[in-house]
Amino acid sequence: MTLTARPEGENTKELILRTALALFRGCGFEITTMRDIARAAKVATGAAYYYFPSKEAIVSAYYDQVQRTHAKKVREEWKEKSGLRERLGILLHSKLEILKDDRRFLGALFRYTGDPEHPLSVFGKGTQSQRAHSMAIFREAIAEAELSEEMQQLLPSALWLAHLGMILCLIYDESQDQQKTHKLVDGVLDLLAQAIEWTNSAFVRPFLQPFQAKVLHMLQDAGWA
Amino acid sequence: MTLTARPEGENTKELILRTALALFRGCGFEITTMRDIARAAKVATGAAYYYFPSKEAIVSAYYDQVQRTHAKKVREEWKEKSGLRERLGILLHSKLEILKDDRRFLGALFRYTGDPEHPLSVFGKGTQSQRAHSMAIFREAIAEAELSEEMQQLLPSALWLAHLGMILCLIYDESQDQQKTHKLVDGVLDLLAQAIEWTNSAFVRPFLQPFQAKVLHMLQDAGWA
DNA sequence: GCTAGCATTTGAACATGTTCAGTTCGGAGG
DNA sequence: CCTCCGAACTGAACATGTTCAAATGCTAGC
Repeated sequence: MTLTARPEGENTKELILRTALALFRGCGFEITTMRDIARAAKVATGAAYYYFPSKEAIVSAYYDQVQRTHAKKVREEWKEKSGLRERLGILLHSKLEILKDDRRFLGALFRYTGDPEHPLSVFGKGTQSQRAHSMAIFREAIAEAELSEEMQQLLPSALWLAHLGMILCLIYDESQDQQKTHKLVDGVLDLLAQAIEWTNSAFVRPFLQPFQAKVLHMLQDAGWA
Repeated sequence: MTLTARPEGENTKELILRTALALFRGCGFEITTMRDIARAAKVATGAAYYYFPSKEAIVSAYYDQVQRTHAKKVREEWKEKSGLRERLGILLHSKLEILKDDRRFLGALFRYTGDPEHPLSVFGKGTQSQRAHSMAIFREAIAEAELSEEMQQLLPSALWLAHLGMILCLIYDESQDQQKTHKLVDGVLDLLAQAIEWTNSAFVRPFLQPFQAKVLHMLQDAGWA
């Protein structure tokens, strides 16, 4: 009497996921019906719900997959690259690259942003571990850089949040190859690099340090750091 | 043969809106059914759709109302207050005050954030005029302050965006009387005031001006300013 | 090989947002 | 006062996400 997860289970799950994503990509998230997905995957409607608690959960599973792929890819590309600016550039641009064909349904990730109770809310309890994984990569990206205590504390969360903004920007970006978003990423990173340089300069630090300290204290107060 | 909008129409619309909000406040947005609303307002289900294109549109109408109330209130409270810091404080805290009892359904405003096509998307075409109205108040708030060209260009949009974040924060804020959000607002405003002081100081401006210029240029490039 | 038990799968039923073909009715035009 | 048009409203029908009781069929243990 052992709990045996049968292998064909994973296959079916995989099949449903792949089928759903293909349809989402082709017709959009709204238009595609759970019945469409089931029919295309040649299973009953209920089967999809055996593996995914909701339609949005399919997109969430996709995003988990993206994050694993992305982490692997980035850690590979990072070998021997040590500058913070360059590492973050690789991190963010490769994420855009991975997501670029999925803008039609990526927005589903944000559907429950305004609902703290929902298990799929970007900021909610239910996505805590995904957030942690995502922030971990940012922490790795900046690990070897020379940063003030405050920056080390703040940057991972700040970058994670900014990167959510980037994804939203990507979704709205109709420019050729989403250059607009790529450019914006580079622009922001340049400014960040500049700002970090300042905080490390003996000349400017005396002014910026108390500023940083205030920011950190404020966010700790709010339970965000 | 004139197109006569009958007065009882507005009454019914008002009734449906009020009834819906009462239910949303009491039971939450998800739980409350369009049939519940119609029943409570003693009209047919279809009546609600005669006045509001969707359930979320009811919340959107509520928010329009909030914005009008808020604008009036703030312009009143602003009389004789001229400091940027204080004016923004009044603006934001009074908004929190107005919204504080409606956190249960406020999140519905963000439901279509990830869908550029949706008429109710916060960043979409369909809400352009609401955005314009909202930004106008921020523009008024800072109108009399001494600000660099760049700040004048950037602040209204930036503040509007930050204020969206504030609302999201409010929704997630479970602290007593939402002090957490209020404190955060004050903290951020203090930092902003500090930053503005710097950009106006002959000593620091030479460093910050090119920084600001880059930010402005970047956002103009992205079509955001 | 047999069987019990559980993972897997089914498809009809359900809940709820939304649509729509009609019905009602107030008032403008005669 | 009558007629007619269109605003206001009705409620049944529809679409689709989701649930669930029942069916199926592996596989572990014998």
